[in-house]
Amino acid sequence: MKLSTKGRYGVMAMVNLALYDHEGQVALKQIAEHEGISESYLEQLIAKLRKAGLVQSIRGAQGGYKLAKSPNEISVGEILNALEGILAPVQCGDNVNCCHNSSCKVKPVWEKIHTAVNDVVFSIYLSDLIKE
Amino acid sequence: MKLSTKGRYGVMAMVNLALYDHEGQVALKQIAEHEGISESYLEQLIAKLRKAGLVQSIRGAQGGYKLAKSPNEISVGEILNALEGILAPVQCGDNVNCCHNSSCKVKPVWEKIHTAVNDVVFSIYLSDLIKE
DNA sequence: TTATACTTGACAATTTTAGTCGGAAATGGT
DNA sequence: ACCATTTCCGACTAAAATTGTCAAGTATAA
Repeated sequence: MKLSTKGRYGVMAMVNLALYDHEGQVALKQIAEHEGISESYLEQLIAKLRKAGLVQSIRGAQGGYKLAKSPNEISVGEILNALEGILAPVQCGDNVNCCHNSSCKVKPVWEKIHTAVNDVVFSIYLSDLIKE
Repeated sequence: MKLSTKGRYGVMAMVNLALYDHEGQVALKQIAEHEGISESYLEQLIAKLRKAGLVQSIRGAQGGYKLAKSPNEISVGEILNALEGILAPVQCGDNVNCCHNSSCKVKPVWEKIHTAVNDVVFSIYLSDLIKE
């Protein structure tokens, strides 16, 4: 039940972008330095965020990244989903052995956890995190 | 944010034990067969559950395992904690890089997730899962 | 005393994580 | 036109965690 650095770094980077949103685009190098993350690694992560439509890139010299939407339109849930995939603790039903004799008595537990996590992350927006 | 098989198998095994609680101890082999889990692997998991005081072992021929407490005294949270450790998505503060320039603006997010997950798992007891 | 079952510890294949690296393409400034 | 800067893309890799397997030993009931 741990979050990988993908999700953690991703949210950190997005908060960073939100903080400097008014200044136009920010170079990846800046973010990497600000947050103490490897630039090469962050590249992979931000590529996913771009494909998910959360950030916008400006190529070339003096280029960089900026939020694709307003901070109050980007939830932490979107960020985490883009980087970590579905946040369910167990994906029952695939080829995952989750119910034999216990005949899926446990499935509702995983669903409740999933719902609880989603309720939290999709109700927190970047704008909530950068205020004060 | 996935649960490993440790936690999943552990809860399944405990539900199994709860189902057959009235029949006295159940052999590990039975549980492994019922749930489709490797017996050798389950051995490791149930050892942790025993050390956490959740199951009780009866050695010798016709031996096996049984719940150490009543099903309504054992929560899913206890089981998961015994097998997966703390369920926090991020453990900020260690040597984990979680806040630099974003100066821990994200920390409350991880805490809320942790709280939400705990609220769920510590409010569900084995007795809830085996009824009906 | 023997079969059953728990206990321990070492080992190992596979997958995931957490990056690294090199180069190509785009763009603004000189 | 050139050059420094920066994004973009794909392949590669070391380390760690996961998910087991296996062998040998210990305890106990029948």
